[in-house]
Amino acid sequence: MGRAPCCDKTNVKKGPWSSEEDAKLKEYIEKYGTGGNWIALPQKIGLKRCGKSCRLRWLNYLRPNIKHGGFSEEEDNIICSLYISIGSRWSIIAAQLPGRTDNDIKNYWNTRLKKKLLGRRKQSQANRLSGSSQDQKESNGIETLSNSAIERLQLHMQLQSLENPNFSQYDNPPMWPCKLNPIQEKMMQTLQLVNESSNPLMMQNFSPATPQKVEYYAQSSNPLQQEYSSMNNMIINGMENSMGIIRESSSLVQESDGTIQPSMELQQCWAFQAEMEELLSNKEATPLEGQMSEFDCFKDMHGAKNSICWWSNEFEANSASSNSWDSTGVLDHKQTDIKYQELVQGRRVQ
DNA sequence: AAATTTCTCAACCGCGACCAA
DNA sequence: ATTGGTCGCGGTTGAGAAATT
Repeated sequence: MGRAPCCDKTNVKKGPWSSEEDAKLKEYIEKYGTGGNWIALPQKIGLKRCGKSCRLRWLNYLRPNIKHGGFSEEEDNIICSLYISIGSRWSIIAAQLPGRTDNDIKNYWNTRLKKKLLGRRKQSQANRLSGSSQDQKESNGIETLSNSAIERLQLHMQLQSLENPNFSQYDNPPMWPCKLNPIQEKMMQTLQLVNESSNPLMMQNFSPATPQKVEYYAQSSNPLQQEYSSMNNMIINGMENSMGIIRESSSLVQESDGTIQPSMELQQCWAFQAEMEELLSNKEATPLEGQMSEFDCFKDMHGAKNSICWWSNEFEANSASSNSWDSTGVLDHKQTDIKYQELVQGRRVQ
């Protein structure tokens, strides 16, 4: 038994709205408001439309002061910055862009911005994987990283590499996603979204290997195992560093009874730290030689690995070890801003 | 000029959250 | 605590437009 429909599907019109329907809906809402009930609204007006459809039409199109198209560079920056920080939470992103709807921003991101920033992925990936076992990998059906997460990783890495193309991942501890550019920082402060948005994006999708496994792989002569090892370290460090944001920006909050309590963000931070410590201190999972040959854990990483391949290709031309997840130290904000602008404009920094 | 492919974006859909009874 | 109705969100679809062959 499925979910009950919100309206009589057989008796409602679907598809594009006519100007008459628009006029009816607009006139009514401007006069009387929505009445707090979208489902009942179409009947009151005499529209053969689903209440949801009316709501969508009003919010995305008829509502006053709605802007369509013509996104400015500043808006591009904000969207990109927030997407990297919080992912596809379009309503939150839209709230920062007056006159823009979540639907508009979502469409704009999916059809233009994303391509502008990640456009070369397909080609590079194809080059890298031609003749490989990609088909077999995909047939495993294991996709531990969401597309959103991968895109955010790619964007972040792209930015980081622009900032420091000669950086080597092996010599420096990764900062991602702790190190935000100034726009991101501003956004994060303004929105106070730290509690959720800067949670490590891979928490739900990635189970880190034990330190013993990571160490074992690091010593391995198998390049895949080495790669897995370094990726593990990067991701785990990224998770841990991301919690740094929460620590820095979280505060104690005063309850209604006057008592001071740690904020929700801080509590989440502590909980996550506890989880990480438990994972990282799991000594029982020390791998055996036989288990290593199976190398099953690498399957879990292939989504991330593939997404990173294209990226490293992009910058090999400029740097021998540019597939870094990191940047050095504290970045000069002005320089970061300029490079960020260039990135968003789709230009390569030489 | 026609056919085909790609792009855009309005609209739909399903699900989880929320709230009132 | 449960149930039913509604809201709001994010992913997806598909028709029309634009670009390419």
